[in-house]
Amino acid sequence: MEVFEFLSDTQGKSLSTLASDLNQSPATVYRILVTLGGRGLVEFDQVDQVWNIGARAFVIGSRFLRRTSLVERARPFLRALMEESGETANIGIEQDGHVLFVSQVETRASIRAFFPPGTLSRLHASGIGKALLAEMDMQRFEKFLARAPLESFTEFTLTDRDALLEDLQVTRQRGYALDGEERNLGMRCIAAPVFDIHGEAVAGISVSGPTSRVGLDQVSRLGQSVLAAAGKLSAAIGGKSKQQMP
Amino acid sequence: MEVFEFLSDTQGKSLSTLASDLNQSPATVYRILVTLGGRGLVEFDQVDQVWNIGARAFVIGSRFLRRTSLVERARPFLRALMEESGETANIGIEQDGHVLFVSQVETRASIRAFFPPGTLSRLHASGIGKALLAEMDMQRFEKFLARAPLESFTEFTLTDRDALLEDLQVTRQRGYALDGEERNLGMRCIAAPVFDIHGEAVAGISVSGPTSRVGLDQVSRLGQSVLAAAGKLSAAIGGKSKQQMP
DNA sequence: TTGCATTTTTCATATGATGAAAAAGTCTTT
DNA sequence: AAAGACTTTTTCATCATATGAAAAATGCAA
Repeated sequence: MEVFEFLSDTQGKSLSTLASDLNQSPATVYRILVTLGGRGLVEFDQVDQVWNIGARAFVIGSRFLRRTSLVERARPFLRALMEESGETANIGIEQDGHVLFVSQVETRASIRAFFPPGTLSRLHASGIGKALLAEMDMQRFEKFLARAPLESFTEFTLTDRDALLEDLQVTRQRGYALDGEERNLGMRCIAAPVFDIHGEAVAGISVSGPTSRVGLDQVSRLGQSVLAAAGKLSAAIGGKSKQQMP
Repeated sequence: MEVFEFLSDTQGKSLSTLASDLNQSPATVYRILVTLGGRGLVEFDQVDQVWNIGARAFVIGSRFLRRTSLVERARPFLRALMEESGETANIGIEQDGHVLFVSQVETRASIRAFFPPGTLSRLHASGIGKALLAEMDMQRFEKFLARAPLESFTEFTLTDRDALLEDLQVTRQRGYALDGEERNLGMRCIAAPVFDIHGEAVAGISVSGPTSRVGLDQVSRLGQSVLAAAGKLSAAIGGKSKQQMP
């Protein structure tokens, strides 16, 4: 199991590299790989003599998205958002202090942001992440903070607790979050939370694109679009934000 | 491991149901689930008291698609194909006698075919499947046949070996495959193979839609579009069909 | 409160995971 | 072709842990 997970983080490695990295005997790792291979969870690349994640893992993992209809229902809204904004539209959820990107509708523009499904990105340095953080109660937020330091990705990343809290306050008032080159230089992302029937923010919707197209003068316009799309999806799943709760 | 895989096939089950289905003691299954749960590979739904595939499995499985750049490179072609045809464009690969759908670009049309990533469908009753079968040598084809009977899904499904062979012959001559309500009544799918640098058919591209829009009079037109898109993707990855091999 | 079903924990035993070592395979150099 | 180095695969004895039975805990309905 450890081999399986390690392999997913650092794919395309030989048996001896894996054994060395995992500090386990090659014989053990070999047998695990062969067992996993027999089930299709990993695959051996004969050409390069390396091991990779297998198709069966993809099939199994895909089942994760089928537990709710959220992603399926989100797709028309994501498409409309992509078309309205001209940028790639994403939906992501919170997972262990990270945003997990689960689905995208890509723009046709030649320079585009793309986070393939399965991408993990730190909450504090992500539009969707901050939209979700802004909806957390302080207890949960403190728990998030205690998990790991606020890692710096660019000069713009918010690594100070108070700076982050202030940003989240602005996010709540504004209704949408802005990742202004905090994760990747030259990229901006605007996101809003999606609420379920309990008033919980269960996902975030965003548009992301290069700073050349998503200038600061575009943020407000795109923010309204994202907010509207997130609101429509929330409504579509019978959701409402806490302000609308009785 | 067996629990993990079983859970992906039949999600949302309670501990005792799983234990009964797997013919294992509840204690064993419980501990396996708890171990898998600790790693995020499965998750317990407190509300319904059932176990589901977890986010970590999705993350790991997603790595399967990152082994090659095929899917990423295919997306622009899929998008163009969707826009040209007005139908949902898919890319799938062969996996253990099935088509594994790995990515889609959905149409906006109100009635649409959608096979979420991770969907498995029998080769012989699928456009992509038949496009790939048509490129197999007889040895591999016989191996495919020996694997399982040609299951019938609709009255149109090809369940006779000779009928299938004839269809594949037509597919080869024509360049594209047609699934004419063979998997789902009311649905048609047109597909063509994508070749790699070795001249191997490594994937299939298709458009699929309801018979109301994909009438028999549309098949030839759409076939040309699919064929062109598959050809472009093949060229983009340095691929060529066997006929083009020296 | 009682009874029943399900889940969770404990415990003794059996199974199989483990690493060392040997065997086999692969590649490069002479 | 032979030798050497390295990697992978198989064998084997040992021990760690997976297993199921049983007990304890929890949850739900009457």
